[in-house]
Amino acid sequence: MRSKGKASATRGIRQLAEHLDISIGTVSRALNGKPDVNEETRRRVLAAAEELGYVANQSGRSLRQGETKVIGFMIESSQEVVENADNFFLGVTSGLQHCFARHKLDLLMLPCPADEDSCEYLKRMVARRIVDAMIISNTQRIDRRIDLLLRAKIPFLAVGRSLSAGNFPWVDLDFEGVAERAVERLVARGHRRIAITAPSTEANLGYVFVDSYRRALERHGIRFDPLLVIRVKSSEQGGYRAAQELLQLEDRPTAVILIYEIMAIGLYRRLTESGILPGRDLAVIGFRDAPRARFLQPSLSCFRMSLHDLGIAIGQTLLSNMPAYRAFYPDGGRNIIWPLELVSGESDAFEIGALT
Amino acid sequence: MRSKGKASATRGIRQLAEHLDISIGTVSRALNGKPDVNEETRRRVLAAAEELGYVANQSGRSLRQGETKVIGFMIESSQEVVENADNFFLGVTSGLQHCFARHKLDLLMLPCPADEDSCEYLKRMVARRIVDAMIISNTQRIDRRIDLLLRAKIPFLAVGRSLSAGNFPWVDLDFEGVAERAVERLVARGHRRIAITAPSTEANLGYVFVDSYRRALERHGIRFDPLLVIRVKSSEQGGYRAAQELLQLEDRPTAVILIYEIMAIGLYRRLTESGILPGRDLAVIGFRDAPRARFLQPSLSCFRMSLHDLGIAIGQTLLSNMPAYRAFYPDGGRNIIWPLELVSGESDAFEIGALT
DNA sequence: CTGAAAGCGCTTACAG
DNA sequence: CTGAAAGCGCTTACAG
Repeated sequence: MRSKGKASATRGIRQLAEHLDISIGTVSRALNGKPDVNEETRRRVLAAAEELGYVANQSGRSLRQGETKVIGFMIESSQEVVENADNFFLGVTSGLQHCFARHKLDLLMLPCPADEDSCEYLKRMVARRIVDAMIISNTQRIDRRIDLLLRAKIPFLAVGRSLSAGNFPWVDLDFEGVAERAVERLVARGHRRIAITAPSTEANLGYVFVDSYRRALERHGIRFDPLLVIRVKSSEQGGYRAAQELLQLEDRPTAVILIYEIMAIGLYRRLTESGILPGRDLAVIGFRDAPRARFLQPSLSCFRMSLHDLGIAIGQTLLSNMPAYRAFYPDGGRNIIWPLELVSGESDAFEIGALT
Repeated sequence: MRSKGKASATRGIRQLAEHLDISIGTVSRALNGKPDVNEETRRRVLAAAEELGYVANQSGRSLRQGETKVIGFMIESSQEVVENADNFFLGVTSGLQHCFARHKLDLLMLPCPADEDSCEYLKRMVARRIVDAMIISNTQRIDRRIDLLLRAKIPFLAVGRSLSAGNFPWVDLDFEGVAERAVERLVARGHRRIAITAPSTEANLGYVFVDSYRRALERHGIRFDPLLVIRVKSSEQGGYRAAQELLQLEDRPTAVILIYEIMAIGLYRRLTESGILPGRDLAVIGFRDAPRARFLQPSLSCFRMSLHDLGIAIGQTLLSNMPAYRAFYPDGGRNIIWPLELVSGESDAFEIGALT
């Protein structure tokens, strides 16, 4: 009936207890910092554990305690995400870990295979009880994962709001603020024909961003023109495509707002090929800082944030929604709109006549 | 004595068995595809499991079977990795998953916190038995993680060779081939002063690359000049710095080989600021394709590979080193040197006189 | 302060 | 073909 393994160097609590000639119960209590353990005993146990490299088997522990001490971060590894080479996940990771370390929680990233339905994948991971809570990203306009997680009653947080379900914990970027300030800045410099790029996917952020842009335009008395919403991939390649579409528009826009800074690389390239100078013939504003766009010439006006700080905010919001940790975050709400800071560059540093 | 949880929607095998009015043993056998189960019974069990959303609790299963069916991929989330925004991890993920799916193994990424010693982190993860096998990356010249994993007798694979330990499974890129072809190409065009960039860390790939470059030079009768090895970060910023150092060298080199293509973005920028044209005044060759460098002008001569295929190779090599899966990969070796393909660009498309 | 024992959810030899 | 039972490694009320 013995299971196979056992060849391992790290052995179980039973061996450790035998080695110390005390009961496994006492060993466990000593290791877990319970009171009511003789200090001398505790010292011996800790020393022996260190020496033998003993660490409690997580399966045994999880089974007994009904919790895994693991938070999962689901990420998609679709071709598009890979090509974007987005540092978003890694960027927020440090903040998340900073936040989880305090409670001895470990963060694991769960990459959903591109050929698997993301909802099925999540369902499987949740049902197997590999994690105590989940962070999901790339939130869709309608996102079945949210309903699934609510039904399963597992604590979770979505990076990005959604139309699905009524009330659930999410943290999202301040698209309204970004759109408002970008439009205001451009209008102040005489622009009236302002284009915007949006992803061609069902990710909700595209919808939220375009809606915000539309409202910002209307506040400045500019009619929304659907032709100026350019749907392309959020990548260098997408930026190149976007420039191409811009150039073909009649009554060509004098400004464009990019949903992802990286696109500026391809956009600049395509514009340059046509002899159009960004920052002189076309104003460009980018969204969501990407370090590799910092070397563009002319430098890009863009909106930045600290991914580390965002990670901390996500972590705290999640924890404040977990019964076991709620007490640590008394004023932790359910939702956060994360602000971004405008960094002035040269890419929109010109004024145009009102008649252009 | 009951553990707390239990509020969950997904219940255990006991409830499922009661619901079907058969024993849990039969339910388990039916679910796990064991023979000796009445087909009608199996159908009923599977249907009920589907309906109730039952999936076996991983902790219970792992504890019993002594294996977790999880492969871990340890990644570092240091500031430098984040800034590189390397798509490497996500890129190989799809190949790994393709390979693991066949055996119903799940891939989890384990991000080591920047402020934790990577060896301690790994030790903890391994001792807790969260995974059956590990993939480690960013292999160091001397890498204690390798000794640790060998001692713990847990199957693993390192992405990158190392001086540590004698014989262990690793997959690495063909630095020799890249250095040889790059040098050969440059020498054929009249270059004799050829610089190279290397990371300032202890990552072994820098050492391997520089050694290969040195031998390639010597084969062409060119003396190795340590001043031409420029140690900078493998990022846009690093490329900018590298250009700066290049410009300050007396007897300035006429060519430079970059260990990471992304650096070309900063390098081009700095060169342009000094009125030096890459592809005319300085030849540039990049290593390890990054999509976002494809929009550089002049286009970059570089070495590319399929990260997906590399992922498959890593997965298969790892599996062939795991007792439970070895049989599936009879001719799977321990080590692979992964070839790269040269893509000709304009960044080195000029010849210089032999006297330059 | 310590030990003995129960039980977390599962799989699997064993008996029938 | 199925059921009853053992046991994976751990934590924790309970008794002393």
